Amino acid sequence: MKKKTRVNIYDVAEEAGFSISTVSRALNDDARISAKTKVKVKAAARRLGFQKNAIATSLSTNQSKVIGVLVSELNRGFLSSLVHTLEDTAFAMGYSVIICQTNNSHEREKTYMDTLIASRVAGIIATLSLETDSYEHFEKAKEQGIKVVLVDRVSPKIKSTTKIVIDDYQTAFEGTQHIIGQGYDKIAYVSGPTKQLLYADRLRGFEQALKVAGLPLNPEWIEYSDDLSYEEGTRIAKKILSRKDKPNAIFTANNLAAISTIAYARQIGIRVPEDLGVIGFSEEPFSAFMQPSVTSIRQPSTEMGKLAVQKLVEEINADPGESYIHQKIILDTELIPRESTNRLCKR
Amino acid sequence: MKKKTRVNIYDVAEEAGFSISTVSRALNDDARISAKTKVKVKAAARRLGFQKNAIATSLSTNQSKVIGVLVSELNRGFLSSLVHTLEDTAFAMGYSVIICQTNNSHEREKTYMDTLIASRVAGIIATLSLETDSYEHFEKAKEQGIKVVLVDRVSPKIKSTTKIVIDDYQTAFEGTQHIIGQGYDKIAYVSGPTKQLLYADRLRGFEQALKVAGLPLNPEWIEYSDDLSYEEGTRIAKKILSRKDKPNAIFTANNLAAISTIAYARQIGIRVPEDLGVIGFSEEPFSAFMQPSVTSIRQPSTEMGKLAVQKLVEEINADPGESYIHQKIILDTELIPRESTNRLCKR
DNA sequence: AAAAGTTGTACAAGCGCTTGCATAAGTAAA
DNA sequence: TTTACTTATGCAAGCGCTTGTACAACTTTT
Repeated sequence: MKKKTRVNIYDVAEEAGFSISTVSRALNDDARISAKTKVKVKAAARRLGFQKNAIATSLSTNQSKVIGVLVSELNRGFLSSLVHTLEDTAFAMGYSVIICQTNNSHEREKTYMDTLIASRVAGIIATLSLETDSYEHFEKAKEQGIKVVLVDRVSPKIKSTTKIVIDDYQTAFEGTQHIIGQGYDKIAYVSGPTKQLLYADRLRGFEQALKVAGLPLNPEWIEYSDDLSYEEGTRIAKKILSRKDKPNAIFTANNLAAISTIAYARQIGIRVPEDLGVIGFSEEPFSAFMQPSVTSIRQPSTEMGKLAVQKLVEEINADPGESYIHQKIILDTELIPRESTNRLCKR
Repeated sequence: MKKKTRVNIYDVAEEAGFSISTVSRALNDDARISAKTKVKVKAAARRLGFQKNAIATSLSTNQSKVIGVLVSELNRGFLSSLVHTLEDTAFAMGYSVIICQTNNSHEREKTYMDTLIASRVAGIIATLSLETDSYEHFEKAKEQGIKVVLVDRVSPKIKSTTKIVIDDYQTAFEGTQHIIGQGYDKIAYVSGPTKQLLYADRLRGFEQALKVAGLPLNPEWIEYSDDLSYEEGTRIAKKILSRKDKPNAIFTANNLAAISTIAYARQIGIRVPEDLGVIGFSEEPFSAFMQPSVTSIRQPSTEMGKLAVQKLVEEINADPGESYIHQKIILDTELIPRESTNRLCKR
């Protein structure tokens, strides 16, 4: 039958001359075990190279020190930075992190949810995939006692869950005000798909800022893209900039599109920021390194990541007796003015 | 005492009217169970919403479907792309991935190794941290029967381990030849710390290419940096470009330094690529988007990631009877010529 | 019809740890 | 010295699953 491969507490117990329960308690620093015994047990464990089997502990205690992270893709600036922080914070709090990339597939999101439930993770931190429009799998996890925290891409349909977001409306509003403040008055907007709450909010914020400033809202200057890729950015910039009535600034709902917009503009001889101001949502690592550098809006990925883990662990450790209060936390964004909208004070 | 929280195979057994062993075998599609029984058992499981406890399985079988990934940091282009692929491939092969960022700390690498051993992962894919100079923790993992695959940053001191790398010497050699081919003849080099094998190899390749081409190797044109950050790149560019005898091309051992070199050069009125050619190692997502776009060397992160997982799983599933043959796999890199070295054919 | 195979299913031990409870040893109070 | 507490340790059950082996109930062979 099975053979035990590694050193276990039975071996330690024998080596130390105590029972396994004493060994277990000693290793877990249980108050009932005397200091002397603990020293002996730990010495024996060290001598034997004992390494506690986390699996067995997990089975026995019915809980694990693992957090599942559901995220669409890792190789995007914001998300990789978010996951970086998630992992770092989790490590500091004694948790490991299982990464699950959904590739924006609802199906895969559900599959992963099952895996995570089967692995009995302590909690899940998730950014909804673009496709996701039903949420039973989240209910399922919660029924199984797995705590969930939602970050960035959330849905009001998932109830009783901590959510950590930015105020997309307000942020877009302020971004627009920044451009206006730089003296641009004919502003175009490149949006993502508005069925995603987040893009709809951003667009609303943009429109509201124009209205408040008394600027015209030209429907021709609002364009939509499904993926806001570099190529899409170029395509849309071409479209917008070939109109008779050209805008003198463009606000794009992500940063990649901003970059391709700038590249295209310069290519056809439009100077940035002199003739055209460009601002993008979502800071990317390269935003600062471009020529000109790109004004953009930093989403606080570090703060979001930290908070997500902290809140999750807080809920995991919450007294099951009293009901935990779920918060929706809205974090501040930061506008980073750079050259691409710097029309006023030349350097 | 403990209370069982979720549906287990006992419940399923009762519901289906079989013993738990039959249920277990039925759910695992064991050949000894009749088709009829399987159908009944699976139906019962579905009715009850049964979800197998992976922890218990793991304890029982002494193996898990989890791969640990040790990596210095997630928010770097190459690594985030590598991890992206690792996760994707692992998922396709039925494995989950635990991410462990070492932040280039040897200490943390060791801590994580212990965690991974305690979690009884099936295997580990690792990129050595910059600091790492002793390797007992890898031996420890292997003693515990955990398979290891090393990627990119490897060490000859770790024996009997599959390694997946690029040929740094050859790649630097070819990169240098590219610059020479573009008509640059006074070439400087910005190296990382040469105690890292990889940086030493790159430097050798560079030097060899100069020698072969009969070009001078000016020691003043070789500079070293510990971290090759953006700021370091600027500092070194400043140093190199302020010499009386200026080079007309610079090869940097990563891409970030290349970008800051270009930025600095342009700032002081040196035209790229006309007056100065710049080429960088390690493609970053922004390399293509810069003005001018940056010639660089793509490390095949996707291929490396795929291979790493495949080889690891292959070894995990290898017959323990016969000895597994560890390979060192060297993958081709790809030089991506862009504007920053395009001195010959102007567009 | 008896012997020898085939199935198909159940029993029970085991994976390595935690933990409620019992018990033994040590100490303070009566 | 006995009783009443503490304090320290051990016993054994249990977490949910896998799996070697035993054993029925059928088939097939001779």
